[in-house]
Amino acid sequence: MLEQMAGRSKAPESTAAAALGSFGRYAGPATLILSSLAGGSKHGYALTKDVESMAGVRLAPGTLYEALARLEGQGLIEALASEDRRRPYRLTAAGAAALRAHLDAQRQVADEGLRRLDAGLAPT
Amino acid sequence: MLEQMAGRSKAPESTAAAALGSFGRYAGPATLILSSLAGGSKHGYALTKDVESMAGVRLAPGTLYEALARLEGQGLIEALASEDRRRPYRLTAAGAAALRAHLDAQRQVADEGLRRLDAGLAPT
DNA sequence: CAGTCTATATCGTGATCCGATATACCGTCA
DNA sequence: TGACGGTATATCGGATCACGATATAGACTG
Repeated sequence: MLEQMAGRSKAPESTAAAALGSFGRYAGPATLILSSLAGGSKHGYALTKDVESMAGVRLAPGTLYEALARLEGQGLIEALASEDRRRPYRLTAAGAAALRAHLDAQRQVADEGLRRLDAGLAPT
Repeated sequence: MLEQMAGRSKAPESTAAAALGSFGRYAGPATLILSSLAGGSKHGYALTKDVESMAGVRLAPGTLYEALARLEGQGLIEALASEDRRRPYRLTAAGAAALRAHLDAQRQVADEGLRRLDAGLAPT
């Protein structure tokens, strides 16, 4: 039924709503990656698995590693000393703050949308 | 501080989580547009204004009209008889269902992310 | 030793977002 | 009435981004 959609935003204000669309265009993989890292440092592959169980989303390898590179470049995550062949990443303070702002804004929009859906059971 | 991120998903399961990334790649403008239309039929420009006050996001004209065309093609919204020079759109039943599933999934992920942020006040 | 899972990386293609630009109607205020 | 700003839609080009395919390789299991 639903096979295509996208959701992001700009951030003009200073409150939580200002965070929508903060990461890249409309934030997607990045939100999932940061949310996963909020639960502890992980390397890419483990991240994929965690995101999949957390959100039911399978991040393609290209999406994953490109997003990681971007996020690191933005200072939202940082690479840790690689153990084996794994390259673990950690959420930075800036990343945590950005994630919180983004999730707050996202939740507000989701709540408003659901409120409208429940209210307008009659189309206008 | 936060200048780029993206967040979307695939939809493998059958529950609410399956809706993440249902519209287009990672849903952004589409989520905002559908959420706005959930509050009543509107034409493009009014939609822009509503989204801006609702989410603090200013949709670029290109983004707006291209997203509207896509959503109509997917049957998630439908065009109404144009009055003046305005082209109002209405949320379809399929659009409402898709939006609800997407917002439910989005809220779940947001809640989990915030939970992790609040829990792990010590980085791992 | 074949197969599967873990693990990272890159490339090309397509999707999509955005700003600029164009057009045009409308109301208002000088 | 004529300049200006707000309303309203549309399209194009460039840039960003997501995705699947592909490549490589170590580890474990049978």
